[in-house]
Amino acid sequence: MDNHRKLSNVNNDHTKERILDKAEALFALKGYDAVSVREITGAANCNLAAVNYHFGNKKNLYLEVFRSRWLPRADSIKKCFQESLKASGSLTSSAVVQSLARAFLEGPFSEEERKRHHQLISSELAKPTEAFKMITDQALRPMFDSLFKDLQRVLPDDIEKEKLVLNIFSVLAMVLYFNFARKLISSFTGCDYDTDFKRRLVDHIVEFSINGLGAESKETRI
Amino acid sequence: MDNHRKLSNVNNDHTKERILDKAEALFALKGYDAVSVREITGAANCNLAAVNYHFGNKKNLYLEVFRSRWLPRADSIKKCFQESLKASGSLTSSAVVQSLARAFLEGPFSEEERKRHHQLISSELAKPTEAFKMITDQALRPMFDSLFKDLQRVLPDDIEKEKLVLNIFSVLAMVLYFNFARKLISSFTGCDYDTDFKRRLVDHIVEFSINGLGAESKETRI
DNA sequence: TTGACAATAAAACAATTGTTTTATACAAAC
DNA sequence: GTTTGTATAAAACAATTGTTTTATTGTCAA
Repeated sequence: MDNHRKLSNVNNDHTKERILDKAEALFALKGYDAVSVREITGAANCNLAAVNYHFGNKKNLYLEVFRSRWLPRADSIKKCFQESLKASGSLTSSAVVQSLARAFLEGPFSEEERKRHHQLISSELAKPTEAFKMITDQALRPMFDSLFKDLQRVLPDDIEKEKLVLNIFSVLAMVLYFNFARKLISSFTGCDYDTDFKRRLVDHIVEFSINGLGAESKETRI
Repeated sequence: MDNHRKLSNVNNDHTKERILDKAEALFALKGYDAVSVREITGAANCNLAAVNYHFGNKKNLYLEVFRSRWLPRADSIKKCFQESLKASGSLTSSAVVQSLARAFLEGPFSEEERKRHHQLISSELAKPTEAFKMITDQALRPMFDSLFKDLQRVLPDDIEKEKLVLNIFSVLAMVLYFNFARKLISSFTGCDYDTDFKRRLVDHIVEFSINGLGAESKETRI
């Protein structure tokens, strides 16, 4: 079944790469079920049968998008986070959060690519498919462990494990949500996701993660 | 076209309600495109043509699910929030956050219904359709305004509007994310979303929203 | 009773779906 | 030069899609 492998290396990989590219863009934009194989091959300017030839079937193409595109990018983001943290000099909770938010919001990719990336992961978080396990094992878990290790050094030693886990998810919630619900947030703030706004978002995430609302609250009797 | 209205009131509304119910469950579970009309009418135990007869077409059925099911529930949640806040006696930021988190995580519905509710809104936030505007105008905006008003009284007077907006979205990010990414969070915490865990989640959200990581951080040189 | 109408049912519709088959071009290996 | 195998192409496939059409009920008003 899967014996059509590239043993020769002639004009290889052209259409296969083009398919992966267009497939990723379309899956991210409209979701798995809303995209047809014909739509993909049409966009990739190749024959309909190419998808089944190179990837076996549609579902496998979807998985391959994650395997060969999403995962490497997730790895880049993780590296970007770690280097940014190291570059910041001091290991503090705000440095951790800032590096994280920057890596996700201003990371090493084009705006279009970042959008794709978050659309794809959002779909999987909301309605997990076969790709979910792969993503969790090879990207989310390592990223999480890295965060866990860093924050454990920063936060008090006696902090419960569950509390630390929930803290991490709270930070991640903001980072991912500010990517995930772009339309909503644009609609309510009136801001586009340009460089300037994203920088303000990073600043906000850092401040909120460190101080919450606490620093600025007052009490009022009803 | 839309002239088949119920003028008589015989054995009315049975199948129409059944369709709405199953449609909502299936759309929430699998997403719009992954659900076929036959699947819905099969689950609702009625004829295939019933969907087009009662709702015109599939897309309209989807919109009707939001109109007649989702919106009223969103309204209930909002009321639940407001009453809970009033009942708490004092208007503080932690009371606001706690009432909000409770309304969303432990609100006035069954666990199954709450799950549906969040699945549907998550899909719309990630990939907005025609329903998005309706949801925003009739549910999200009023909820947001209510939060805005409350938090404005609680937080310092000189707080910038954008900052207040982002604060609200940060709290919402947590509340929605802890509903949205259940599978991920279950996978990383090892906890099911039972009563006990949800209470701990509410407590955590309140604490994090008020104090962030700040109350528990220390500094470390790298 | 008759006519009108809402509701359900069964069947057919055209279009689109993912996939398979068959054929063709072209390069490298023997 | 023949063979082998990869890549692309065109056509056909069976299945499923949303929707429409046609028939058949049962109920109310005339």
